Amino acid sequence: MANWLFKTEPDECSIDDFANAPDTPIVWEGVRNYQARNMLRDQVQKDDLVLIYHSSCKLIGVAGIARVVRPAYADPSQFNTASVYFDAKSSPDAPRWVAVDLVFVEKLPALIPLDKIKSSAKLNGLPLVQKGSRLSVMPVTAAQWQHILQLG
DNA sequence: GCCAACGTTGGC
DNA sequence: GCCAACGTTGGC
Repeated sequence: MANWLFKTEPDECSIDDFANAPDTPIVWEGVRNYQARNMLRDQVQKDDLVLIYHSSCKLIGVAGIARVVRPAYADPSQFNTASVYFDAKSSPDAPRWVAVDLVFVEKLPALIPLDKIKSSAKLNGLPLVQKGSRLSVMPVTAAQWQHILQLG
């Protein structure tokens, strides 16, 4: 079992969307980066735990935890012409992108801000804080996981 | 809204 | 397969 950090813009999908529907799986769709996709497709497994990270917003940081309930399958949004994630170059025969399903685990009592994560020497190796890294799906080691949550 | 950094595309 | 141009990400 592995741990992950997924980025999301809270305007699109926030930890509150999870918290408001604790029994409903949320389709994690719209990953359109090959490196992130490869991890989603090849490594993310059922029951893995995921830090939900809010980006491009006022309060940037880790907001809560979710759990994988369904591993990678063809992302339906790539075939949906009405979706912003529609990809004309993908076909049902050879889907290019994958989605996973997540369910709510918890909302952190207080969001763990990015600057705290940045200033923790023990988290230097986290792709999130590495210069130029734009991965929206990244692995988190057990030690990093603990350190992040300890900041809260 | 700026912009640095990275990713993708497409002509050659 | 190089690389310039363009697009995207995401913190600030």
